[in-house]
Amino acid sequence: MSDTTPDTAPPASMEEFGTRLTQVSDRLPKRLRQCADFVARNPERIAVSTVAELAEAAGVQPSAFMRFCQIMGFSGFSQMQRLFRDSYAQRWPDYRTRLENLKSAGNGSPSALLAEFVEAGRNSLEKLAHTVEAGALEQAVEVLAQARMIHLVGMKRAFPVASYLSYVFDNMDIPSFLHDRVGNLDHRHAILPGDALVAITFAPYTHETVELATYARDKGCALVALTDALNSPLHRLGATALMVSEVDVGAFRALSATFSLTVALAVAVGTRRNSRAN
Amino acid sequence: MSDTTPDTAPPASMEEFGTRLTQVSDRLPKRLRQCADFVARNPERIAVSTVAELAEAAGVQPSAFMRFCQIMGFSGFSQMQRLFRDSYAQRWPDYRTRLENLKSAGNGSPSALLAEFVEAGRNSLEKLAHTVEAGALEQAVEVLAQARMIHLVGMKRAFPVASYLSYVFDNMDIPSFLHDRVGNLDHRHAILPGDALVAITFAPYTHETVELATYARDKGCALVALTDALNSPLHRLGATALMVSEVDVGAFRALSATFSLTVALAVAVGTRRNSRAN
DNA sequence: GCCTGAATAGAATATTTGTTCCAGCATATG
DNA sequence: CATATGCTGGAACAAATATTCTATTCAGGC
Repeated sequence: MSDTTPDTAPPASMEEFGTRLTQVSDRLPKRLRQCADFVARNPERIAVSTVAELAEAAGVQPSAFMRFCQIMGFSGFSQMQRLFRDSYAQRWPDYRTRLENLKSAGNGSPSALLAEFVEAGRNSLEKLAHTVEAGALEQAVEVLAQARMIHLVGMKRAFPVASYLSYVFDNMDIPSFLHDRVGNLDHRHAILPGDALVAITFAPYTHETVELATYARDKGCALVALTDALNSPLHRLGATALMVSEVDVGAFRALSATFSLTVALAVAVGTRRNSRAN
Repeated sequence: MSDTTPDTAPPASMEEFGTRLTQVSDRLPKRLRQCADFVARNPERIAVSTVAELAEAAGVQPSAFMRFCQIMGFSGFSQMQRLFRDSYAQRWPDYRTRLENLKSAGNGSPSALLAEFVEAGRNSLEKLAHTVEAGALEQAVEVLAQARMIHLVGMKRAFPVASYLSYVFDNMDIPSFLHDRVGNLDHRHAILPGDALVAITFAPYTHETVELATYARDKGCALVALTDALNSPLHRLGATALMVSEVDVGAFRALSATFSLTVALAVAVGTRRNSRAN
């Protein structure tokens, strides 16, 4: 075993990290123990702080913190930080290589394609847990629970989402109105004060959806948006926005995460409305 | 106003950031717009990545990303990152334990429900990879690739799936016919020999869907089924069946896995048809 | 109370990372 | 078509940050 070989391999996951932490933290000198305690208490800060900041917060010198990292099995602080950063948003989609993979590996084999979309779905779901803020979700539920009637609008790729919401609301005896533009009919005059509108649109944003949302806003209706990015036009309208961005495979996106969010929203609204009714 | 004074004060919160982003993102040159779009879609990465990483992921040069930061009102990337790091630290506390805690607590909060459905979605996707047979998928793709026209039928919970397929096929210039029963009109006579029908139904199976599938079978059409169990009535009709069962949360099921399968199927069909056409 | 080993603090160094600058290129304008 | 304006890419520079080194302190054994 050469000089540079570490005693143990570095933890590869948060679980391993936790295991190792409990293992070593008993036989640790004073300062190193301070580090261990601090990290155990504030794991969230590792990803976004510098050694100097963490050392000060833990009440030790930067060099002590470095030693702690090495005792944990890492080569240094940077390696340890990488673990924490990666675990924050596990395996980001690398669009460029993903696209290449799709072209080379996905030479037309449907199973390979399915595997891609399954993985994209899992990544999207993981991301969903990070991007949806509890506060916004809570507010959306409250708004929809109080609405006299819930209007739904979504075109193109968003239409399945709108129609699904319509289905679930219907099953829960919640009054809803799906603006599906059948026959190119415009039912905007059904939107009355006291109602709420759920507008669903993803980039490139459908003009009709945004337009209807604007109308509803002007009518004094509450607005809930299901959209995919911070710069969605629905944000400008002051909507309570829930963000869900799907990981794409090539030029295509599934709706896996969107539907998880959608059903959660619907069920939460239904539960709250029913508990109010009694 | 001196040279170093920025045009506007830097955004002090995520809300302000979003507002400013929508304000500027309309009149932005190509590369800067790439930055804006990327940031809008992946805000969670800002806190834990370097400019170089973000720039590469967005497909621009680091210097372009810097210019974007300045246009957003920050002095540079570091200042912008600080905003995201701070908001990250606030959100983290419930991150690691969010899934387990909220689920076990079952306190009925919307976030808890979302966590449940996220978990259910992940499990469904995992199952999907095992339950869908490569042979059946391959056959389904082949059948649909050869069809003159693809008919789609799905009611109630399955309707979003059918309408989504319709959307994707349309985008790929594949002739398709969504049997949506608008106006209670029955378009079964549009189903002609040489066509194929994709029938989507889950337990309890919708009678109309099965009925239409039977009609199409009798007409000599190929049948592809998206269903949830071996004993689905569509199996009896000799359909090429793709099975996807969603994990349920209480009495409710999302459609996460179903949509991954659906888009994979659609893209595979589209790819094959187009390669034939050339 | 001195000696020996580990532990520590602080400074010095190396590396990474952010930031700026400028020349070339594209695009709009008269 | 010529000019001016602004955008872009890449490299050079500056700042920050991680990492290492060494003198000093501390704790325990003889």
